[in-house]
Amino acid sequence: MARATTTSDAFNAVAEPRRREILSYLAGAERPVGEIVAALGIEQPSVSKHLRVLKDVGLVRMRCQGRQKLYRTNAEAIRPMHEWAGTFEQFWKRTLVGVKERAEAKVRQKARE
Amino acid sequence: MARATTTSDAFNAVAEPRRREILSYLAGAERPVGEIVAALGIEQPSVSKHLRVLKDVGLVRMRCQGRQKLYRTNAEAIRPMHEWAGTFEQFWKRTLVGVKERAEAKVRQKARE
DNA sequence: ACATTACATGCCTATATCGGAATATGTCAA
DNA sequence: TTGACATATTCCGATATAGGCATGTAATGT
Repeated sequence: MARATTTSDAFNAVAEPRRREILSYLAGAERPVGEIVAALGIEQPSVSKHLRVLKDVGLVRMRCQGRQKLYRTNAEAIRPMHEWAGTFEQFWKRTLVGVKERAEAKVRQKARE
Repeated sequence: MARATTTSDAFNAVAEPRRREILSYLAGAERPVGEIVAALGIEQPSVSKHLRVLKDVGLVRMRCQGRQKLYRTNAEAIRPMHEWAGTFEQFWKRTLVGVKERAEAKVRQKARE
């Protein structure tokens, strides 16, 4: 078998660095394809393909305006990923607390010497 | 050109559903490979390969104990992804606020009719 | 030393890209 | 209608998987 399709879910779509750039660029602001091409310095066909993938998984929304197509990031679709990563927050926080505690114990140890 | 390697960064490594399962399973608890195989019902060679990818990008840590190898999720490595997704939080919150406001405006509109 | 246990790795195949170049589609303007 | 402009799609080649199977390797027990 081969790798999962990029259109299977947001996690796969976002694995591509260029697509993350596009998402950031389109966050909070609607923009035509041409501007994305100019701003990010990516070939136009390439941008169109990335936008297609992003649209298929719902990470961007599109609206036609004359001969332009305005894209914008659909932040809502990023939320599940944020939440998934967030389930690990307790563990990295715990680790940091552990590090801090061990450091402090070391200081106390030194003081006793 | 082909797709980016899964070993290039955490985003690519996490794009694989099985690997996300493994990460969740190994969060907060060290476990030998055999237990992962049994718990998740994945072929042993497959688990080993996924663990290799996860280890290469620092998403898991490994420790030898006799003939067993104990793996555990390194939550710290998931943090950057949480933060990246978090940069969009303001936008989905804004959207929700907008939805709420529009809904309320509609209610007021109805009341005036 | 030998068998067993616990993993890791190598090989193979089918497939899903990603980028580049060329081309197709769709919209507006004169 | 013809042409220009804005995007999308197709075809191509190179490559990176993911899974299945067989095998290699390291540590332990007898």
